Formats: sequence, structure tokens, C-alpha cells
Amino acid sequence: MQQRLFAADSRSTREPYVILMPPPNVTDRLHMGHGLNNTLQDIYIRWQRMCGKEVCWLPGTDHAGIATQMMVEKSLQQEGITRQELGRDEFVKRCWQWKDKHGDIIVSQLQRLGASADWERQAFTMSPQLSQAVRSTFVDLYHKGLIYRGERLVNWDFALHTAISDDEVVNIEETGKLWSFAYPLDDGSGELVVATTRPETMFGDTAVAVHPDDKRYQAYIGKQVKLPLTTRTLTVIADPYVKQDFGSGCVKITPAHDFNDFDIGKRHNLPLRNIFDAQGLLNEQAPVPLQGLTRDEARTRTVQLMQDAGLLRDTVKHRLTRPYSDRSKVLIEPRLSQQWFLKMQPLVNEAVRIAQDGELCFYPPSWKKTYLHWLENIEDWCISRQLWWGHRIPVWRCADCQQYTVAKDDPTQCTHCHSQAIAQDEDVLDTWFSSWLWPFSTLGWPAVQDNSALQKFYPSQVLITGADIIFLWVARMVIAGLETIGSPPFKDVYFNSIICDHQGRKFSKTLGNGIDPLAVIEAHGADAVRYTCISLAPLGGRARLGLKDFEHGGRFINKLWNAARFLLAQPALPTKLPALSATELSVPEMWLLSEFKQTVAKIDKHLRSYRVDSMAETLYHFIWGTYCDWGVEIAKNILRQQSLPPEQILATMTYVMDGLLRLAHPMMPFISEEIWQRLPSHPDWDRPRSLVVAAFPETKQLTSFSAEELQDWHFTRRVITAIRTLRSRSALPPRNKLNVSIVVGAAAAGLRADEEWLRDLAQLDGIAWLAADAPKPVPALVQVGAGFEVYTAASHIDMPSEREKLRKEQAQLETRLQKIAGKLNNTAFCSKAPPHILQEQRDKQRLLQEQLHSVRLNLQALGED
RNA sequence: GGGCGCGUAGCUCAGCUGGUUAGAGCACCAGCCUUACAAGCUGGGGGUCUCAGGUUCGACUCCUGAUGCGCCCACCA
Repeated sequence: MQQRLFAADSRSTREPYVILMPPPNVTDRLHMGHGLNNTLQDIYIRWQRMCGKEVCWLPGTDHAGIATQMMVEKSLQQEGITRQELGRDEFVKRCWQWKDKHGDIIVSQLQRLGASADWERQAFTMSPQLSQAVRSTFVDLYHKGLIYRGERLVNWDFALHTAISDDEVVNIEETGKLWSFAYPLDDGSGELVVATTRPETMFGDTAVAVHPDDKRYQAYIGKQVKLPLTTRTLTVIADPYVKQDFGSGCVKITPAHDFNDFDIGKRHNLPLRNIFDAQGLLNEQAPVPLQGLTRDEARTRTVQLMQDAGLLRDTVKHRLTRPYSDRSKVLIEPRLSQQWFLKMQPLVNEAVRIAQDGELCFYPPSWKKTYLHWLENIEDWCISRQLWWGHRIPVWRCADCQQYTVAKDDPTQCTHCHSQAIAQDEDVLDTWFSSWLWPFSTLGWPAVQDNSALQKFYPSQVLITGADIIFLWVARMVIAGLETIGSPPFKDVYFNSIICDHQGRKFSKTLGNGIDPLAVIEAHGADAVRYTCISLAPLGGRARLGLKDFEHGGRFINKLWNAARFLLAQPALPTKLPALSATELSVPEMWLLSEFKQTVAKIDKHLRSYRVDSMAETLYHFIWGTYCDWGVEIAKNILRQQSLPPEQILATMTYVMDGLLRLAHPMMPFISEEIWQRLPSHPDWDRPRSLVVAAFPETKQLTSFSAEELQDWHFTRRVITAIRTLRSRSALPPRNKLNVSIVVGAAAAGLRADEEWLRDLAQLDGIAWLAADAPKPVPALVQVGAGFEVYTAASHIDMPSEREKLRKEQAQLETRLQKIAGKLNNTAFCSKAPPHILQEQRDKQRLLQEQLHSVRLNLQALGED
């Protein structure tokens, strides 16, 4: 029913506010990281909707090529079949089924969380519309000469049998071994020693390199060495890449299996010798006994064979970083293959500029450097994948003329020779090649018939996502937006926390330390999950979350619910409330309203600076510490005393409750709406049919009162707190009223005017007002405050501990006074510190001196021992 | 090797542009089922703000160095 309120109207005249949901992968259900990410987006969307913007939160899912294909293959495995047995068409069909199932689960999870996205605009990276965008982009970039096919060394994943991009490789530091092998000179005049961490790659060696300036090896340059265990020989070449001080200063060069060696090979025209078959097993380049072995088996055997041949010179432990596939977690093999690449260099200039000029802002700002560093060192992007699930590359190769036909619509013939013998490239595109178009492909681009959505909702205001995909997704979206639409896709990038378990470990399936958002929603409610997530998740940091933490949120929701119940259960609560009238307000009400206004100002500030954790804290303190702890107590007092008409205070309480529900709504949409619907409408607030579209409080419309007007009340509150402490120390049950004596100095008039409040909020029976110079009531418990003393008689007073307490206070006051005196006696401080700081210290000194004096007199009255 | 960030109460963290008695939640202790709330109320204990210098009248806050930890990027076979 509320969903209609979430729909974005592209023809609206309101100012747009747009957020694009980072599309969750359709691989699996959502985890708590998604819970946080989507809560944050929803907070901003709901806030801005309440501020009167035409908001559009565009939801959707990502086909996640590699990840989904892995999941589907895994499920096939359980049925005992491989995707090859199933065939491509059938396999892709299975992937669609998987997508439908998990896409639905994801949407229902997001809705349970309260996500107020425009569900009618749901997008999917492989929908017909987005496929059109992908093709269009590919074809355009191809015709601009930016997409090319080439045989290059790429990161090869032997588990998935596909190339992956540099950004999908994760390097892990490990301890391995460094072996030194002797390669005998062909003319029998000696040997060269080379070091390697990967012995098995020696069969792909096509040279040995030394540094051109290395005196030790001048004579060897151009000579031949024998490649052990084979019949081949290698030339000794000179290249400045070689470090003279590492190992022997000789390097074996394996151009087909190492990125650096590949470059050297190019410089020296070395042959590329691939030693692996498609499965990652050693091929015929290796000696017969090693053929068909895996990399690991071959390594052990190679070392053994070299040792047997008397050519193993050394084995040492060695720290090295190895590349792993981020998805499949297997060791990456650099492998020569035909792939499609996108030239990135010509595309990045503008993306760099807008970050430097502040047209694109990162929160936290430190990410700007990381972003720029990546762009400034950009490499070509390998965009083809040897997978089945994804966007098929829109390129057809002609069997007759061997030329490529690159087209947006499926061609029937070769554009070069018109032959019909054309076949589409078997590969698919990297998933990110569709994700990077998300800011405009989801809005209908490149369809021309109706681009009102694109015009209205591009660009978006803020992208809220995890910093882990800053290169994979964020930077690339900026590039695509600038290249395709001509303007950046968003203004702000807000990096949310990474959710970890209580020990600071990332959630992972293998550890089983994840928290299922739905289970927690069942236990504590969606609002509690939302509140807990954001209050514990600082901007861009790492948030440690345990199951127990959600109790905090649960308690808060419960507290709010009870506060509302108090109000709603009042028999005197009128259905028609009077408007606020400054002249009829009691001082505590004036204070409550002022506190509310301050809260509104703080929340506005925190939202604008993306400090949602601070916003949550601010609201928590207002609701719990101000509205409940004081507001409700004040209301009870008035209702009990009948000192004022009940409608008046109930109207104020309703007004503030209505306002705080508005503040709370973006964060806690369920409970706030639930209460708000039951609340009588207040004439000073608008009353639409749902809180979803109610106005967000603005400070300029709110009433507040000056510090002078509230000064006495602040003093009274301090006295009340002191009396409560006294009561607690007297161990008297709260229902027993207390008799106190009060000594007041300068603030006497104000306090005595508030006597009724004092009496009620501190649960007093009788008050005796004492003059400052009157004898101290003995024996009695005492609390000495700034500008006042309160006493109460108690049945039995533990004199030593009472003295102890006073002495402790005395010591504390003395220390503080010493510090202040230190400052005030410092001539430099007095001459250089700003006047108001100086005055502050003097005032403080006077108050503390008075307080110390009182404490001392009380100590004397108790009799020093 | 380069970049970024973090070391504050037993635990998880706030503390923004230097001046507060350094705060919150959880945990702990004491007393309370006070008619909104025991998922609660009223109090309480607990911190040489990682260390060492410096700037300043004044540093948790700014600068330098040390040290421990985390993340990212690059990489010597």
C-alpha cells in the first residue's frame, strides 16, 4: 500500500533526489553488510522525501557472471552433472532460474528491511533494456578504436577456465621457497645459476638474462646455455630489468608465464612457450615424466630431477606474494590468450579532473587519493570472459574474410564481404562491463522514445557503497558517465563501513560467522536492526557487530514505544489539540522545545556530513535522555498536580512526539509510522496520510528560548539530580517521600519559584530553606553542588564513610582549583588567552571555591577525626 | 617499497576546525517491580587518552619521530 509513495515521477516539478542501489549479486541471500548499506540509502531517501524532493531510489540486481556461474555449477555438481554435459543453452536457462529465485529472495529481504525503493523501476544487469545499453556501449567504444582484441598475457583462473581482470586478483603474501638452479653453458665452459620460486616454469624458459652492466657476465652475453632436463638451449641476453644484487644476478626468462618476463620477451623478440594445457596440466613442453602433472606436482618433481642431475645449487625460504583469484580462490596463472581489451588511458582525464576540482567528493575524503592513484596508473581492461553466463560479446567473425562484424543488432551477414558464414564470439563480457553503465542504463539509456527519466534522474546525488569496489565499480561508473552522458553520474560517494564479526574478521561462509539479517529482524524487528547497524558503523571504517549488539536497538525501540504508550493512554488526551502558544508554556516545556530544536539542528548537520552514526546517537539521547527521562516526568507532574490544564502539557508532549517521530522515521520507519498513525494530529504539524510523506522538521520553523529564560530551570535540574543522589545514598525506597534542607546562594529566587517542580520531580515531602551561614544540620547526609547544598536526615549515618566521601570531594575540588589557579597565575595565559576563556576560568574558580568552602564546613560539622 | 587509516574505561567505539570535571553503549557494583517502560528506574566505581619529543598561555585534539595493528596498491626472479 505504501509502495505507491515510493514511486518516482519523472514528470514531477519537484527537485530530484536520486540514489542508485548498488545491485546485489543474485548469487545468494543478503548479509548484514547489505543490511547496513541499504539502511543508509533508505535513510537518505526517506529524509529527502520528507524534505519535499522527488526522490528516486532505483533498485536492482546484478547477474554477477563469475559468481553466479560458480553457484549454478556447484548446484549441478550435487546433481552429478557438469555444465559441459548440460550444454550452453540449458546451462544459461538454469542460471536464469537461479536468478529468478534469488532475485526474488533479495527483493523480499530488502522490503522486510523497510527499503523504500521504487520497486516498479527494478533493474537487472541482463534485462533486455540493459543488454541494449551494454551492446550500444561496446559498439561505440569499438568504433572509437578503444576496444581491441589481442593475444596477451592475462590472469588465468584454472578453476573457472577464464581470464579475469587485474582488479579481480588478490595478492597474498606467503612463505615459499627460492631454488637456485645451474644452467650449464653450451660450450662446457661453466654454468650460470638462476633463482626461481616456480621451478616448473623452467620448461617455458626462452632465455637467461643478466644486467648489461654486470661485469661478471659480460663475457656470457650472447652465449648459449643448456636448459636442463630438455634438449633445448637458451641465449643469454642483457636487459636492465635484471637486478645485479639479487641472487646470482642471472634470471631465467619465461615470457609466457610471467608478466615481467613477457615484457622482456617482447623487447628481445623471444618466443613464447606455453607449458600448460587447457586444464592447467603440464603439456608436451615438459619432459615426458612431468607431462600431465599439476603445477604443484610438477614443482616437486622438477626440483627432484634437478637435484638428481646435480644441478640444484641452493634452496632457501623466501617471502613472496602470490596472486589468487578473488572469486574461486585458486592460484592465478599468467596465461597467453586471445582476449578483448578496453583502452582505459584515453578515458580517464576527465575522471581525474572532477575529483581534483571537487565536483566529485568522497566521504571519507581520504579515498580521493586512492581513486586518483588508480586512474593515473590505469591499465587496459580485459573485458572478455570465457564463461557462459553473461552478455555475449557482440562481435561476429566471418569465416570467409576473417573480419569482425561489430553490431548492436544481431547481423545476418558480414559487413565486410556480406558472407553469411559468420559466428558470434563465444565469450561473454566482464560483469562490470554492464555494472559500470548502471547510473544511466537503469534510466532507459540508450532508448530515445522516452528519456524523461534520464533527464530527470541523472545524475544521482550520492552513491552509497563499500570502498572495496572503488576501482571495480565506482571509478568505472564515473568514467562511463563522463564518456557516455558527458557528466559525472553522482556528486558524492559515501563509503559505508565493512561489517565484521566481534573479532574484526570479515564475514565469510567458510567461517560461518555471518549474521542473517532476517533472523535478527525476526528477533528484534527491522527498526532495531537498522538502528544498531548505523549507530555502530562509522563512516568508511570497520564495524564490529555481534548478535548481542542488536539488543541495544531492540531496547531503544521498546523505549520509544513505551513513551508513546504513556501519551496515548492519557484519558485527558484530546482528539483536537490546541496550537503551541509561547505565553502558556511552563518553563520545563520551553526547555523541552528548545532541546528539540537543538536536536533537529544537530541531526540536520550530521545527515549532511554523512555522519549517520552521530545522528543515531543524537536522536537516542533526545528520546531517552530528554523526552523520556525529563519530558515524561514533567508531564506526569503537571497531570498529577493539575497545576496547569492537562490539554496544554499533553499538546506539547504530542507536538514533540510528532516531531521526534519525523526525525526518527528515516532511521526507524516501522515503529515511527505505527505510533504516528495513532497520535492525534497537532495543528502545528502537517498531517498527510503517511509519515513517509510528512514534512521533516526544520529549525527555522521551530520555537526555542534564550539561555536566560532557561537558566533557573537548569539550576533546578541540577538540584533535582543532587537530591536523587541523596535519596540513593539514603537507601530509601522511591515511594517514601524525602525531607530535605536546602542551602542556596545567589540562585535562591529561581529555585524557590520552581519549588513545586523540585518537590514533585525529586519526590520530596518537606523542604527547609536554610541560610548560607546557618549551622549545618548534623547528623545528615549532604550533597554539595555548585551554588547549593542539600541535606537529608537518615536513620543511621555511617559517619566515617560520610567523611570519606566529603574528603574525596574536597581533594577533587582542590585539584581542579589548583589547575585553574595555575592558569590564572600564569601571566602569559592572562595576556594571551581570549577574554571569554579568561572569564570562564574566573567564574569557574569562584564557583569551585564556594563549593570547596561548603565541603570544608560540612567536614568540620561532622567533626574531623 | 608506496599510499591510507587506527591505537581513548574490561569490551565496542564517540570526542568535528586546540580551552568540557575526556563521553556513550555493553559489562560490573548498590538500591528499587515509583500506575509508559525490569528490554526498566535511581545512583556508583572504572581512563598517566600507545610511547617520546616539539609548537602553544593551553594538546586526547596540531607537527615530528618511535612502536603495535589493520587495509589498499605495486613488486626482486
